[in-house]
Amino acid sequence: METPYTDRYICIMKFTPRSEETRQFIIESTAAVFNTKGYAGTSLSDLTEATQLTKGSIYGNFENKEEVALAVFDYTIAHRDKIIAKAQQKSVTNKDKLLAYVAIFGSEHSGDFIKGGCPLLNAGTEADDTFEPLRKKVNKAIIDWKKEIESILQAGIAAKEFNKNILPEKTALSIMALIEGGILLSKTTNKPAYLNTVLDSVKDMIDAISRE
Amino acid sequence: METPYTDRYICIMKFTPRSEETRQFIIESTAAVFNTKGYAGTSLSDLTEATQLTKGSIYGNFENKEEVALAVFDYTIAHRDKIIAKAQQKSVTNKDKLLAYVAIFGSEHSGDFIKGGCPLLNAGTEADDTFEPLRKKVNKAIIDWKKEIESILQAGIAAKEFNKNILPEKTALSIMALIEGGILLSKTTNKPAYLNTVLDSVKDMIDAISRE
DNA sequence: AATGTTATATACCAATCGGTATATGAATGT
DNA sequence: ACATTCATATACCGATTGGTATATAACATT
Repeated sequence: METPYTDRYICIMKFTPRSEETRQFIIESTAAVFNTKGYAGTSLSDLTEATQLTKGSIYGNFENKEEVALAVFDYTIAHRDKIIAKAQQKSVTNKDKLLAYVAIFGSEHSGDFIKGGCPLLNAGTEADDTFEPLRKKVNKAIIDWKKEIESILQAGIAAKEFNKNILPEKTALSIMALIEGGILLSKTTNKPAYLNTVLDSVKDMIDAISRE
Repeated sequence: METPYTDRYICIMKFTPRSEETRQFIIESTAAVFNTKGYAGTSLSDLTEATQLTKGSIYGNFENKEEVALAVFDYTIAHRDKIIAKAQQKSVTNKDKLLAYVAIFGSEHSGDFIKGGCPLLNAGTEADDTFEPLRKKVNKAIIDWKKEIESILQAGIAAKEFNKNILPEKTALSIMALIEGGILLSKTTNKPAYLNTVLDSVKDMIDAISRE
């Protein structure tokens, strides 16, 4: 006699333990810690302090510190994606979609993101030589972002918003570099204005590729 | 009866111990470690391993790990400054001086720098929230670099190499952001070509401000 | 109400952390 | 040749690291 459950259903049961909320709680309450102190700089006691849980509770939901860090990075990127999507859904033209980046990353919106600055910058610089699984995740996030900008540029070319001679990859990479570099300069000098100045160059770049 | 030594001479003796070479040796042999693993990620045993010296020897020349890290950062920046100065001394025009940056930071010259990538990027991202003395040093290095580029731009305006309407601060910050952002993108994706593409945008920017 | 299950907490572990007190050995001055 | 100075090495320290085995308590099932 067959069971009424499909394999798939059983699978879902198996991976939906009651502690799923706790897992999420741990991720959300430690995201800011990892993003400010970095992976190496964040200790287990930082995690117990931030969550007010015990080590046993954390290790009941994660295999080790590394798994927490990786899950936290996913969460931080998802959070970032939401902010971007929300800002862009108001945009009608492709140019507006690009300009949404300028608006989002401006210093006055810094409070919207997880504390500690851009996770691409933070995790990227730390992971590139020392934490390959995280580096791979950052790599994917960067490639995804690049593709998204390139899509906007190509759609804009098709819609005759942008000059057809522009190079989408080069433009996308340059916009991304300006934003990330601008964040670095403003954070380390404690001068939010520096980021806004660099973002103004991004705006110039967007204007320059727009058909006149 | 007076001693034949002046106060100044005595002072020099006092601060020129035999171990000055060892101190320098420690700095030079641990620079790459700090630049790749970061401050939090570098342990005392990393330092003894890199130097093949003992803990006692290191602590005989530095007060603590922090002092080693700060001295290493100074050394790394000095090394960077030398590379830049050397590349620029061949330049005759101010435009060439700016283009020297494009050449230096190109992927084919990455071997010239201390291993681990740009110290401004590495130390900057780690220090901004957790290591104020280092953050101050990174801050100074960034401000100095900014001033240097601004000087070149202003000299170029005076020499009628650059358009007189350009904004030196904005241009300097944007060039710096492109370079640092480009390094981040290429390092985390393992695609050196990304940096070269972004550097090409720097070149475009330099061409754009040049008088035609 | 009793039982089995599962999530969290407690208590403990070896290893490593940054750092120091002391011993040793090499060069220097007399 | 001897004493002194000074740099490096040895040996040790308490605290903290990441991690685990076990106990406990909450929940669900019957």
